Amino acid sequence: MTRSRAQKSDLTDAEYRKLAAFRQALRGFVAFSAAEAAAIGLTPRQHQVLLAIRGWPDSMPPNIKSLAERMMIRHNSAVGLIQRLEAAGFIQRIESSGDRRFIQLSLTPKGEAALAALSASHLTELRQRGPRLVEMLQALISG
Amino acid sequence: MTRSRAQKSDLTDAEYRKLAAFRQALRGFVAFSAAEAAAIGLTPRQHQVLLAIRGWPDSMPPNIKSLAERMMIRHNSAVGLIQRLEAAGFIQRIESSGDRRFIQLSLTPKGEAALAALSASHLTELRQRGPRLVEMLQALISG
DNA sequence: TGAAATATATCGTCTTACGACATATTAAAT
DNA sequence: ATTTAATATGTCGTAAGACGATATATTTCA
Repeated sequence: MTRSRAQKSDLTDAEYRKLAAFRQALRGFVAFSAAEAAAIGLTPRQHQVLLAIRGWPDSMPPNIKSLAERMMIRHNSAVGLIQRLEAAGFIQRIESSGDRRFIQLSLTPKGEAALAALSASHLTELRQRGPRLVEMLQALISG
Repeated sequence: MTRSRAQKSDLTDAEYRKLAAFRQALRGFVAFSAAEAAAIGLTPRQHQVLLAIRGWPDSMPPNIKSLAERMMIRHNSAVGLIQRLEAAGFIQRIESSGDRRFIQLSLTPKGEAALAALSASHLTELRQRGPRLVEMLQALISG
């Protein structure tokens, strides 16, 4: 839909279309990911939690607070996620032997298997979608 | 955290870390976007709806069904989004003059202004984050 | 020993998403 | 023309997930 520009700082129609197209491409990946997760009984956020725990960059497993920081959510939001994942048998909570305030998070065998399947399909899909995502981003930021 | 490989098809620790790092980078952009939207009273999805309407690729404005398809959600989910956006004054619904089942969606001046501000800051941010996102994606899919 | 700091948990509320179902309008079939 | 299909939108109940505010347990520090 064509629109005139109201101010100098406004974006052009073409820029809005490119921004919208990039978001659309991102949604495409997110939707793929959500469908894959749903197929094995996980929500998108639950999948992300499993990946964050398994791909944790440090040598020590994460606790709730550090996981919340990496997920960029509040600690109390993380508590809910962890509770549902534990109830469904995908992760374990182990009280730290030292400071008993800390809870060490790790995947159960069920969680490992679920994440392995999801990660393989995501890797394949990203190899497919990657080039197009990069294209749309380049078109947007170099315009 | 180091883990042994259970099956041939399992990913390596390094691959999990790269996948997690890419997700982390995506979350970074999404979190930036959510914070910007929140600063002007919009939820992330509401912002995306404004952008999808404004950056609509066709000459005719979208209706609920076509918007839902582009947003990759069910039509009834779109109805709720549209209702809240209209109640908050960001968009208008105009009954189509031809087939009266269709509702034409468009931004109000308030919606235009909100989206213009968000789009400008997103464009700037994407120019910043773009290269890093592309790097992480390349590292992941070429590994 | 008492106070501050830290980690986790709980509660109430909102947005979003869904499936199932309902209603209105138009198109197609007879 | 009237019934039947299809289409577009709306409603209802339920669940996940996010938040702020508040609570509890544990550790550290003064």
